[in-house]
Amino acid sequence: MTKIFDFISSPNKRKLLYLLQAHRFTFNKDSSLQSFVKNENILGIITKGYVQIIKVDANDNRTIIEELFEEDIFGTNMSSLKNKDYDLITKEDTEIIFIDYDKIINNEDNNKAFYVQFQKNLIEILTEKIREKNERIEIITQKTIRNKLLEYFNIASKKNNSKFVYISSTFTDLADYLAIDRSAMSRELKNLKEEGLIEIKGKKIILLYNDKWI
Amino acid sequence: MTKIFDFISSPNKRKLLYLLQAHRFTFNKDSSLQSFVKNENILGIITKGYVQIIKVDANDNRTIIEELFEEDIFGTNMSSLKNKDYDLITKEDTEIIFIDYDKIINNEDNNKAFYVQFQKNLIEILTEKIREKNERIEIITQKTIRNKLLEYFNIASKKNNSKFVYISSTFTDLADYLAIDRSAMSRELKNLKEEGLIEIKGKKIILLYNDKWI
DNA sequence: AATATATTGTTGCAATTGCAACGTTTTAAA
DNA sequence: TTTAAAACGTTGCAATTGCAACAATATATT
Repeated sequence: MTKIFDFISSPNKRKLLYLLQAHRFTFNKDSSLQSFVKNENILGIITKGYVQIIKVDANDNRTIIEELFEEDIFGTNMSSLKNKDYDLITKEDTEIIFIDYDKIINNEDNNKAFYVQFQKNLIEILTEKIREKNERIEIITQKTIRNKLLEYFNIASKKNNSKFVYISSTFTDLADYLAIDRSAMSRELKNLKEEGLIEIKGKKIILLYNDKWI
Repeated sequence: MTKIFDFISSPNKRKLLYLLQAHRFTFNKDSSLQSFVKNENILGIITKGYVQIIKVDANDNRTIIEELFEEDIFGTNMSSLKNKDYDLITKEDTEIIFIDYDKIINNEDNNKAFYVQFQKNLIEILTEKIREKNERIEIITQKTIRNKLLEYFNIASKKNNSKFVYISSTFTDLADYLAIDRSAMSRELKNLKEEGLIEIKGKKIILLYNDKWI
């Protein structure tokens, strides 16, 4: 997975951040960054911590749009963050570098090798983000909870080339990701277990239905 | 909306395409490009025509992942097109320029101004694609058909700053986009009409519930 | 270690939804 | 212009789902 500063040396990284007039900020856990990024057109780079981009709809339902860990990036542009329905919430103490998006696009000093490298890394990361979002769309366009789960399992097992699927956080979060009711998901997982298609050991799910792994 | 050759003159465009060893191909309507792009790592630029990226699942359900018109781009990288479940289908006679993705990322001649401009355009387009995908995710994460429709209407009306929402293709395609059954959508649209929330005139939907427009 | 908080499993029930099957209308092709 | 194909509207019905509520674990905090 490409990171935003890959192939850029520490001295060049400093020069780059100076060139782009980057600013570093720190936030306590459970802070909202909405007022901070509102009306701005910025690229953020998480240097430490964990942040969620969420959407709160009229009924107060919160959808996790994206999760951001160390070295992840986000853009007010790409996440509709200028919209008031969106918010950035730090789930841990977090450090973020902010860069004015226009500085990236319209930099005059753009012939520097590290600047070109930065743009390349950005392209790679954006491409990867699109791939991830396509993946989620594939999954949640499935019509039944069962098919959503199976699609999710298939993608995850292909990724790791294994019949084991590990739930990275909680089943509650998984239900969120799949855009289904948690209890209904729990019920369907039980069905899949009873039909002998899967086995669940804590956060590890074992796929028993795929010929490839039997 | 940024296009891939924005701010690049025709002569420079020619130079750029030569530099990137681009190849132009033409395809008849209703062709599958799967075998063509399989195992490749390419960026495609539609110069003429209309193409759909679709996914066919185990039950033969087809999901439209993306629609591509003139000057749109696609990448085997970002669309999991290397996966056999995905396909590119031309819906009209189509002309496509193919560029080896690695040539874009690892070009040695990368200090040329038009090359930098190309990368900037690419970043803008990718950013826009992410925004679009986030939008669709917001919509289809809604739990009921009614809420999916209303969310779709809200986003569309905000975009055009108007109480009119125009269905660009067909209601069948809209149901696809929203990942719901067409007849069930039809039923819910009828309910919305009967409750006086909307009015439908052909492909034009009039929103009657939003204070902003009344 | 004790307490508070979050996660998980479960289930009844009402509401929503997909599906299938029509006939009708519109659009495209021959 | 005639014919074929696609899109649309409708509805009964069975299946799926969300919701609410609760107890039981597990995790985090003091």
